[in-house]
Amino acid sequence: MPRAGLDPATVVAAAAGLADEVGLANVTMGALAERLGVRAPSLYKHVSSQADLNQRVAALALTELGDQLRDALQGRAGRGALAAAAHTIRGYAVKHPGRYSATIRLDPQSPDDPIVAAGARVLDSLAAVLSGYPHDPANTVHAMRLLRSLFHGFAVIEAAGGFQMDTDVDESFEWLIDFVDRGLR
Amino acid sequence: MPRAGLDPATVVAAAAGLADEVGLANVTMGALAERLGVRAPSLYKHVSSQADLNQRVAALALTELGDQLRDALQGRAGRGALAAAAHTIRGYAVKHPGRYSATIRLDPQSPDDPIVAAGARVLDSLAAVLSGYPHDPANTVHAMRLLRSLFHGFAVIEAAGGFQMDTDVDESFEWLIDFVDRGLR
DNA sequence: GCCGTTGGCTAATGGCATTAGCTTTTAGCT
DNA sequence: AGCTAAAAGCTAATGCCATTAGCCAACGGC
Repeated sequence: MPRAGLDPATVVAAAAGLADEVGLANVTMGALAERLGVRAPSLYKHVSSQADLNQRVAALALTELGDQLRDALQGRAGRGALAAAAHTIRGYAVKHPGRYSATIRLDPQSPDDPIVAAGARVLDSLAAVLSGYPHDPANTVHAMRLLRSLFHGFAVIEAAGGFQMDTDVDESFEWLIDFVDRGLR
Repeated sequence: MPRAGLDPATVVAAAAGLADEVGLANVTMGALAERLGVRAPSLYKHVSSQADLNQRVAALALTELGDQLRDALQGRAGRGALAAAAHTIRGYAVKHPGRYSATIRLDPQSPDDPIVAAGARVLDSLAAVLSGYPHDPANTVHAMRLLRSLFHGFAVIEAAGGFQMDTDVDESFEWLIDFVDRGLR
């Protein structure tokens, strides 16, 4: 019998895809193994545990999101950059709900965990957005926390179907970008 | 052997307390049963499943939070009301992390689910905060979504230990309240 | 062609939620 | 007080899940 030819990256990519389809909570070792044409215990040759797998999916997600943010912010500043970042984050969360939710509960085990680096790149992009606005450097951290909280909260609530009223969610999102843009000037 | 004398409310309250102590994910039927001096299967006489239990904990949390918000907003308007609501929500999430996280992933099964009513009361309080600011009624829903996203996102990130930098988180929270207050005027 | 490493397998363990079916308490009724 | 039916507890059993142990075959380097 020929081998499946797996490696950690393949396994993590499959887990990410499965998470987007069926939800992160339903990514069991069995389901993932089946998708890869393999038995569950074999996965342990590539990842050390399910927690490890989740961390790696989170790192993948943060890396992808960081790349997309960097691309989206190219040549933009001020309101344009803010809107681009906002849409990129929301778009990623909507398109990749499983990956995105993997990033919610994570605790990096060591300071050289890839998650830390990937997360830092996302934060760099938020800092870049802010650099296009006049601001007191003492408030940069506060403003970054504002952006994170707002975008993240919106993504979580939207993913959970929490915006019940029939007012258009896209419209609210645009209004919200405007609100922040005005406040930052 | 005498009976334990449980009822759904007792079980849910114990689950909520346990969730705050050990995290919602660690509230197993076995652990909860042990705390109540009972065997795990006995719990099914009071709640129909673990999902049901989580929903009930979420309803309890939203009810408590709604009550606290209503109290906190008594006699306040404008910035005072905004700050009071913000601190109430953050305080609840910090003090009751298990209960709070139960409210994140919920899908009411029917329109008369207590969760819906409890959630509506929380939203009413947010609407009350906004009523103290001048605003176009067409934007009320947008502004409520802003507040929800911001407070919820902040709570989730703080609970996950996501604010790494050593800048004071309390200070960021105050700054954030100010930011919203200025924007709403 | 040989050999060590690696990646797959089966089998077994232990935790978990949940169901079935039994027994005893308890509250209400006469 | 005694009877009865419902309610609330129990033990035993099922099935899924993650994980570990230990075996064996495939592959790469020589």
